[in-house]
Amino acid sequence: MLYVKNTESIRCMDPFLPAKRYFQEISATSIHYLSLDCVVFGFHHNELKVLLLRWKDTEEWSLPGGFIGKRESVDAAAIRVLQERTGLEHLFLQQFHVFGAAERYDQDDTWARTKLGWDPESWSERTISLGYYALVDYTKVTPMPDLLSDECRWWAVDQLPRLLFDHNHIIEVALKTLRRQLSWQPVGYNLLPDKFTLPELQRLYETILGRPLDPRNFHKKMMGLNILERLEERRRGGAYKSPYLYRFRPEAYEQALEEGAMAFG
Amino acid sequence: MLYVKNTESIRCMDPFLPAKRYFQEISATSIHYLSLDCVVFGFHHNELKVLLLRWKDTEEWSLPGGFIGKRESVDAAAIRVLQERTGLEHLFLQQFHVFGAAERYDQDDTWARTKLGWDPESWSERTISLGYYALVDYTKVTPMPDLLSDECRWWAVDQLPRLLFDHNHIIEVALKTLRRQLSWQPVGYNLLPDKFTLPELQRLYETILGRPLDPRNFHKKMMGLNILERLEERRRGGAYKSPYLYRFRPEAYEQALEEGAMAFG
DNA sequence: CCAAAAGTGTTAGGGCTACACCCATGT
DNA sequence: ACATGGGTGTAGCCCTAACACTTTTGG
Repeated sequence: MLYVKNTESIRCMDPFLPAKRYFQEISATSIHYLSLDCVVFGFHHNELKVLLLRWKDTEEWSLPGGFIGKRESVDAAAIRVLQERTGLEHLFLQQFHVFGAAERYDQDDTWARTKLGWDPESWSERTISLGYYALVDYTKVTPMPDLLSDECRWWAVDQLPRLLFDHNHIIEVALKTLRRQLSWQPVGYNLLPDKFTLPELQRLYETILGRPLDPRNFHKKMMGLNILERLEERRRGGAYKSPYLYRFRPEAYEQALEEGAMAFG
Repeated sequence: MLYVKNTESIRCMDPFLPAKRYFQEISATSIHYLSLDCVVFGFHHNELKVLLLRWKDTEEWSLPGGFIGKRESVDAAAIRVLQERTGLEHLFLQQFHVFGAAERYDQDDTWARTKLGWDPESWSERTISLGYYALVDYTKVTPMPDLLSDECRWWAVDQLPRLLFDHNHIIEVALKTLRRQLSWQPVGYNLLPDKFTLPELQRLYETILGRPLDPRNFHKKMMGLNILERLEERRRGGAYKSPYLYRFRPEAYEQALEEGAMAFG
């Protein structure tokens, strides 16, 4: 993290000192009232997952997030935050909503702030949050906790714990957005590894859409779009018949998205 | 406007005083770094239009906008701003993008700020803008300038002047969003008066999509959706054959949107 | 009576849906 | 051998796109 250089020396004294110190630093260097919350989607074992952080010395989970430097572009801030959490160089990032209700943090806020050592003196009373979602290749991510958290790990979207603040709601909105954008955003391209099988791609679509698709129709449709290249290689090692591996053809993929051709009725 | 009570007494002294005073007041009562910019779409004479403001004593035009009170919900601020500009009670409002590049205002900024009497002492160096678009019934709007502008009026989207800041770009993004959302947002419902003719609705779709539609297919499709009610009444007075008037059936309309049924290939 | 716009039906083709069986592989 | 998931073709239907003439009205 950019703003606090020496964590160890701080940590020994007051369990809340890192947080207090952190927010003081942020106040000085970042934009007030505004924060980023990032919903990082990954796909693994046929499940859609999101990255969550566990706050230091608690069992409380929340979305990875951060703040925007006073002279930093908003997108750059989101990229910076996610690079720190995931270790990825490039990532697909999309702003999807501004959460700006005045009462946004009022409800469980006193509770949360006390719990997390949030000092009202050093922080503003309300926060407007810019919601970003990211699509990442699960296999390439190294989840890393930040200064305020002990743990960073994946959770299946349909088995989330109760999160701090309105973060459950933020994830819901991100999911809805993802569903709607499936036909014109490079969802498959960013969520899957370079090589993948057709059933994996189908599972991905099914998971996001929340309903089963017919494998024959799926095959026909995907192949008809000419965006997939079938490799000689097959995925070995799993039990049963080994499926072919495929790879996206980036140019054709882009074009199909332009035309909105990847819609599923 | 909320922040300055007595404009007249201020205006006589320094041509830039109202602006300076305005920004000082805003600094005290509103959230720094953040602003709202609203693209208000209306439809009239078969043209899609947007509301623009002309800054006091200049020929410079920009989008209506405003700031968010420190304890005000973001949506509420946008509604407040647009009620002041349009006189409408209810309006359909949708946030569509955050414009947050650090260099957003850097280019023509010195120029613009000097021109508009923007005092760097009393205002922060950069602004992140929340983009909202609104869909309004042109016939019900009374355009009203704000404290900093002399004039508020409609401009056809395809004949816009060069606007201040990045407002031309903001309108472009709003239009793209509108196009994409045509199939699941109540666009026709909000842009047209209660009663309208089928050709008017078709013109609206054609304008937003930027291409002509076949009248027979349009008729068939709209009628097939069961969202329109044909009235006995016809529009008289125009030359030539008088068209029937129609009205939306709100429940059916909502449902068609849910199903994304209003897409045009 | 003429000019301009409104209103309307049919047909052909493509894409979507529904549906069932054999194949390959590891245990 | 068997259990499990992978891979594939066909037929009906609906939706879409293409296409032209008649009616109404005001001038």
